[in-house]
Amino acid sequence: MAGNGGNSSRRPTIYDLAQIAGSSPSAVSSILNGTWKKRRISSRTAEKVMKIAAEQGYAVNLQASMLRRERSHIIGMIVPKYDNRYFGAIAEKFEEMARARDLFPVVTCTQRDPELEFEAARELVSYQAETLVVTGATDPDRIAEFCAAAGVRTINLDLPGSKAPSVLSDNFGGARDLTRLIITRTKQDFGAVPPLWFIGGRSHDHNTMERLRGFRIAHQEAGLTLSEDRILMPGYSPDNAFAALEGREFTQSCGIFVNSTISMEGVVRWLTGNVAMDRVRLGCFDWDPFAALLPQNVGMAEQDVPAMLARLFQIVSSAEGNPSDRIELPCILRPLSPQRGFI
Amino acid sequence: MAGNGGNSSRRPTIYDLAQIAGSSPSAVSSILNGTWKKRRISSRTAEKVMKIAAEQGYAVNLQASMLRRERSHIIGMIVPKYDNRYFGAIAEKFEEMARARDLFPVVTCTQRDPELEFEAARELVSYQAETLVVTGATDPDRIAEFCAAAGVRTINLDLPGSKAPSVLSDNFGGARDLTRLIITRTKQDFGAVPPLWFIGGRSHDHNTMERLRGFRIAHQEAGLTLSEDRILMPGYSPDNAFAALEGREFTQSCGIFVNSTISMEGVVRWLTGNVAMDRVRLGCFDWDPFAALLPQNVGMAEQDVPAMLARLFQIVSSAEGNPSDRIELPCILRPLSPQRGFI
DNA sequence: CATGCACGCTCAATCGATTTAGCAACATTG
DNA sequence: CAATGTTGCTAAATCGATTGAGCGTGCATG
Repeated sequence: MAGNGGNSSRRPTIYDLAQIAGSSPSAVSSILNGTWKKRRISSRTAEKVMKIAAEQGYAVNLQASMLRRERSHIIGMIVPKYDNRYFGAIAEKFEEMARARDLFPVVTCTQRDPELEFEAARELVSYQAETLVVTGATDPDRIAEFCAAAGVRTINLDLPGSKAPSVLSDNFGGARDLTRLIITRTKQDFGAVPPLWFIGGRSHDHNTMERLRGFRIAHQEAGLTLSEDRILMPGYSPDNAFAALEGREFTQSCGIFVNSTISMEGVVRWLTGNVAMDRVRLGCFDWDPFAALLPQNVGMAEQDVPAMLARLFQIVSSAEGNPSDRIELPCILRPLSPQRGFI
Repeated sequence: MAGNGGNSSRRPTIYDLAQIAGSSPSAVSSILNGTWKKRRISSRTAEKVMKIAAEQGYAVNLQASMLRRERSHIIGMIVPKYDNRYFGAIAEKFEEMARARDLFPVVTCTQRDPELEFEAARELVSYQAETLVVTGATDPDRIAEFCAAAGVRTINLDLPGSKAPSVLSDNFGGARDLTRLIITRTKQDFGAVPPLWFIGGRSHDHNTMERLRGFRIAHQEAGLTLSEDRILMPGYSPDNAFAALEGREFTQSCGIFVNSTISMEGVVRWLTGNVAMDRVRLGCFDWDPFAALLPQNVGMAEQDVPAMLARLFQIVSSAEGNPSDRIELPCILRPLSPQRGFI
């Protein structure tokens, strides 16, 4: 039966509780924040106050508490989107691990908009976040610089920057392995292997460039010359991938490297209406359980989110992370067999 | 070139800026929060202070600001998971719409854990959130009661409660329509239609009950007797759905109503190893673009997230929402054709 | 009986920004 | 020249919780 007993609708403060308990605000404060034994408050008083606090529906005002204390325990994260499993897993795991360390996670989604990324970072700094994790940001260095001036630590995740330590996937290795797999399967199923298509991502994006590098190397290894006009980097949205494919002809059997599940949506939508499906083999960077069931999908490169966040929190906990640190973690290649049965 | 010019590493405050500018903290405060014209500060002073603030990398301390002001502009949301498109879309749209209304959204993910749901709510109240949106909570009324005592408005989303206005889908109608579709397609493809399976969700969960009601009605309409042992409600995780199916035999052609995409993952994983796939037709509550490509999938009931959030923010903006309000919005039925080609 | 100490508490300053009240200087008006 | 108004600012209280310093009481000890 929580309730403030019919008096004002304002939230009760320690002063209200002190008055009701016939005690002092400082006693009430220490009782409610657990330091009362250290301050030699009797358990009789403590119990009385805690009972009253519960009756009044008291909840500490963290605004006031944090203003006075030196630490906020807030750890912020900006994340581009929640529309795929990769970022969903990052956000979820981040919150879980932050809580496990008695930190208060605040995650905010910035829609891949550079301005919003910066504004959100500024907001989190104003909120007294002690650490800011910058995930997949367009311009992480701008944010790192601003945060450094404000005395807030930043760590880059997914996309690296040069002004704060970065934790990311081995995009090169993951893409190379995935490309190898696509080539092998295409050869296996069709005999001949024309150069693969590369679809999705942005040409100034570090991860896209690294994946493209892995893609090239795997072509070289296989003795294939890749054709530059099959490299399409229109951004990450399904619509962009779809649009980039409009008007193209897939006349022969071929393999496609899809750079993110979100681009995959557009690719599949386009292919659905345009190509004989049995003449295509796909591989996709990032993991999605349903995308894995597409029979044309020969494999996915899953980024190791738990490992990435484990490293991230190692940096958070440790004294220092060097701005030049760049930690790359291997991807998990998930080959998919055509016999998986759900066709 | 933000930076505090080599002096202490502490964040600069309005007092620091005032000292540098040879002005007073109150002038600095009003200049930085935009009320300076009203307070008749000269533009000469204002420009000087703003220049210094930029140089020093000043960012307002919202903890202090909000403590003093009456309003925090924070709107909190708790959400169970980020592992599916439905909740991902909710979180994303919520943040977008909150920002458009000059509110500061704080979303936190509670893993379908009732204790965590309550703790997160308590934390958001302590953060002085003015409104709390309780999404898909196990026990929304407990949270609503606590928040009411603390003077914080709550609105339920997705799962209804009795102590705060609720915005949700017409789960009954959506499930009825989806069941009709599954029955039709099963009949069309196989001739005979045995009672459908119902898989996923929790038996005490309002939405699951409503969907089951729609499921029953559609059976009645079609003159089918449904069999209770085909109703499996082991929760929402893929593993639970998988486990619930273990040991069962799907001897004849059949249709399956899957209660959420997340359960769908488990169902599909199980079916993949166990049943002749061409003897199954599925329908799934909630939308997922890749799940939509499964050839056995005859349709999905998409919840209308933009409409739900539009209604939600209507309540947020309006003076009052009645605790007994329960707004149900129609789902969008997305029938899928077997000719969609991606087989 | 004076001294010391443990106990159980209270006082008051403090965190950083906001805001009401008001002051000093100057200009304008009657 | 006095009264009044305008301009451009400052002083100080305030939001709610925290915390170092300190106070009064009771009991044990020498």
